[in-house]
Amino acid sequence: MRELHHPTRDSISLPQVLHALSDPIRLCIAAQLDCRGDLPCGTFCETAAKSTMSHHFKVLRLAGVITQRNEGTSCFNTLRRDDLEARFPGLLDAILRAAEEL
Amino acid sequence: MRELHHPTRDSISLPQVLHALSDPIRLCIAAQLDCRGDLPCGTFCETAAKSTMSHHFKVLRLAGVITQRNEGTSCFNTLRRDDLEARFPGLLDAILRAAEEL
DNA sequence: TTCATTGTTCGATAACAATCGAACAATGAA
DNA sequence: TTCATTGTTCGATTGTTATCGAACAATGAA
Repeated sequence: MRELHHPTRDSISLPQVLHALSDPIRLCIAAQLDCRGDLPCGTFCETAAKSTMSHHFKVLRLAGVITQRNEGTSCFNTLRRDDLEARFPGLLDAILRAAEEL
Repeated sequence: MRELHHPTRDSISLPQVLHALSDPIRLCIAAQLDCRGDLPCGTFCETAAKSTMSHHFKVLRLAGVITQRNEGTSCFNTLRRDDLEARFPGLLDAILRAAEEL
């Protein structure tokens, strides 16, 4: 299985993070990871195709919002809280809090 | 001159706000309005065409990030701080603070 | 080995977004 | 009235994004 690329903390870009979280599906993924902890990709597929979800996870990963690690046949996702907090203090919390109001 | 539409405070949508601010030019516009106060559209045109800038201001307005008012031949822009703070507490500040680091 | 599970990748399509120049509209000054 | 200033709108182009289904890959269980 191929290595998954993750941006370093310092190379996380604000516009890219905002763009990643400006999609309702991806915002929902981040919110779920926030309140329920690490989860495999399959947990989220409601109505969208698997390939669609895979795409959204990739966007979040490349933007530096989540890390992904393969475990068996699953792919676990983790919010990069510490990295985001260090790079953009208060940003993730503000967005997740705002996302609750939906 | 046509009436400019502005969304009500309650109808401001988080994904739309994040999308509006995920563009570097629009993020820069918001940052300038934040630190320099209300400014006419013309203040910002660096390299982009007038029509391009006009488009970006419209995106910010329709997302609820700014208000626009015509004064003479100019169009003044104002950050909707209070509305954004009421709807999404801490969000705008966090984004603007993060944007300084560029 | 065979099969089910879980994701990823690929190719296609359709929708959306950024950009530009040209034409237009509104204002205010000469 | 005429002109310069300031923006907006329109149409076109180019590029990006979201979405799907089909094919593929990796793992682990039977």
